[in-house]
Amino acid sequence: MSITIQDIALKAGVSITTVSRVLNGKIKKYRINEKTAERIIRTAKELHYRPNILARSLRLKKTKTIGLVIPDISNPFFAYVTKSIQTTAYQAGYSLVVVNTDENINTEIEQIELLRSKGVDGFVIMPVGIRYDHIEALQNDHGTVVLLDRCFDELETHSVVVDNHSGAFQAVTHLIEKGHRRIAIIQGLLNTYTNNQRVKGYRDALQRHGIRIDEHLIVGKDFRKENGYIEMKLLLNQSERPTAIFTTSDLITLGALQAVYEEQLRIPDDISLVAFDDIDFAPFLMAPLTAVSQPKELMGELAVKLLIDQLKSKGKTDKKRIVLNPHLIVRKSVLDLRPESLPGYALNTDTARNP
Amino acid sequence: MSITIQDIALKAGVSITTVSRVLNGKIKKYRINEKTAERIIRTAKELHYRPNILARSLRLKKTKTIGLVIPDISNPFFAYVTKSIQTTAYQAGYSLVVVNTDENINTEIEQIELLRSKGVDGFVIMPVGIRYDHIEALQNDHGTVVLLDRCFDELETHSVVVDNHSGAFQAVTHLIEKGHRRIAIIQGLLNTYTNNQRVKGYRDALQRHGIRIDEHLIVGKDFRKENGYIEMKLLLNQSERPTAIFTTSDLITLGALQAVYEEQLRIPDDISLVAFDDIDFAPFLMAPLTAVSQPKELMGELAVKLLIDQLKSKGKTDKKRIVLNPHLIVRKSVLDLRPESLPGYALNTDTARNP
DNA sequence: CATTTTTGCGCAAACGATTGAGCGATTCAG
DNA sequence: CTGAATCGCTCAATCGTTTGCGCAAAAATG
Repeated sequence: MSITIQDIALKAGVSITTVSRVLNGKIKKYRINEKTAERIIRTAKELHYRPNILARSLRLKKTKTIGLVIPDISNPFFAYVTKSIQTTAYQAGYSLVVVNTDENINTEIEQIELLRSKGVDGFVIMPVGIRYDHIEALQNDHGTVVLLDRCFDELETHSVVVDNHSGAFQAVTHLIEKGHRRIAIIQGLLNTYTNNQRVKGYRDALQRHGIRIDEHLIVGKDFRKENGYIEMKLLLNQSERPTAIFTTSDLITLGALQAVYEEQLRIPDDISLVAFDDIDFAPFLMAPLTAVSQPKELMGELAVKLLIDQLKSKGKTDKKRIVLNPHLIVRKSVLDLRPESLPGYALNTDTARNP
Repeated sequence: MSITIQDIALKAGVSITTVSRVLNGKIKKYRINEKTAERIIRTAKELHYRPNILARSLRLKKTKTIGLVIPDISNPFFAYVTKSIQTTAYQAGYSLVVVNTDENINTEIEQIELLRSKGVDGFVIMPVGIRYDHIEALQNDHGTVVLLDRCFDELETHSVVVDNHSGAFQAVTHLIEKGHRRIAIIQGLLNTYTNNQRVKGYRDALQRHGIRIDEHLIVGKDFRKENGYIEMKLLLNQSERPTAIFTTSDLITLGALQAVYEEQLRIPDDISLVAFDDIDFAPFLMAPLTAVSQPKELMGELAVKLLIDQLKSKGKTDKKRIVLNPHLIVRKSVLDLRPESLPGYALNTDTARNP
């Protein structure tokens, strides 16, 4: 049986009240005799006392625990964010209950319900994004929430996001500046904040440069690897193949790469690629990957800090949306199609070069 | 204020005892009138009752929670394992409190202490590995533990590991078969189970082929990226550079790759590489990576199942060690140095080829 | 010496759930 | 119609903490 405050009280010859007070450092506040305090602390150590956090949490109505809702821990982007969340939370004295939703809205709803039952003090949620009523309900019931990576325009919550529009805009603009005109986008989960913004960034970049938007070049339906693979396969087998592809997440990129190499094509010679999400191995890929990098660690850290601020101020603070800037890292996965970059081919402009 | 069993009792005009029983499905066992039961269930729904798991756990002395101790969630290998653990646990009705130790033994000790305070029912631990007294103590205090990925020969625990020796042996044997003789290993954290086994696999493979072991070719000290980078830098600048490197974890590989390309060298032409841990992007690297693949998902799943079995049988089962087999995936990061593979260079054997 | 102040500590309620024991009311047997 | 069995439910203790209130003894004050 584990040691309780009671055991200490007995052994030290005081009441459990006094023990509790001493162990909580309320010695001055409750004017406990120094010697008594010392004796209690000693006995606690002797017995290897370990407070029962369940009991404490029940009494105090707080658990010093944050519920973290993630779509997919195995995705490197989320893994990094998670690590930074874990670290920041731990430093602030909070621990983490982690749940995985697999981008499934029903799982998300269930899991949030579970976390509420567990009495977590607050939530950091990277929502699936296609519905938000459960999150709204959570907030209305005094749940303290910070949305991360994805948020809802219709819903006022604390949130930390990246300027996806800007990231996509930068990526596509880069392609255009390198002379690409037929640019496809493999998008992620439809009707989500992140995806909408990225697609909009794509559209706006094209429009800005007066390029007609071809709806057949906007493909894809979720953030999984398989989506990247299938859509890339189809794109590569189109009669008029695009010269460049913009993939909107790291797993999509992974699937897309598989398709490209299966088709015996080379990046960037046969097809150019820009990805959203910079991955560790990006510089070492066959074609070092030009990618939009997000401040992963910062995102996690900010989310936790925002949550804890809120927890301390009892949720009375105004809902803030923090928008961070992604930036494009140019490597070598984009072919330069401009005439001036092709010595001896001064008039060759729009078509993909055959190596 | 959140709804309690009390509120339901009041509204339904019964005692909290009855409510509890109905809500726990003990209707028959305690002979509760069908209509009463129905009324209670209805009221519970109306009020959106959500059980307070803290209170329940306090009373029942179990939390339906597993503590997961990981060295580094952002490491893809651990991320995959974590995901599979999370999924398996959730299916079995358990949730996960996740802590990260950053490969720091003191953090590990602290965090395990915290998890004990939180009353988790069991532990899945991927220990740092340089000490095990705290884990032994945990077990002796009736803590239910499964060690994962790394274990201790001196300590009898349930554990799920990979045959690291075999993996390393396969990797190094492959190098030898391709004609390599000067093979270096960049090892991970010293005096840990995983590392010892991998280094031993390396040594045994060399010995088996009658190759003298050069202690200067056994370098490195931990599993981080920086270690891979630094050691690779040094190896590449040795007067008599090795022809092949065996990196013993994915982050080491990442750092090593950085060093190689910084030195303007190419894999496999200038240096060959075999890695422990297969990563998603391995096939798409400049030199598609020959690597030892571990059954990540299986490891996580087995660990949880083993833990839950134990939980059910109240820890009376014999301590099992499950050893899984890794396998080598041959890609293109190893140069074939054998004479017959070098048409026109029949006598060129041991030295690195200059491209 | 009588009163007030200070010191040092304990009582008991609360947090929300579970559960063995018990207790009236109804039903049944004889 | 009486005693036993069954039904349907409640009482109250318990899990381990925290904390407002209060109380006795010691010390300080006049």
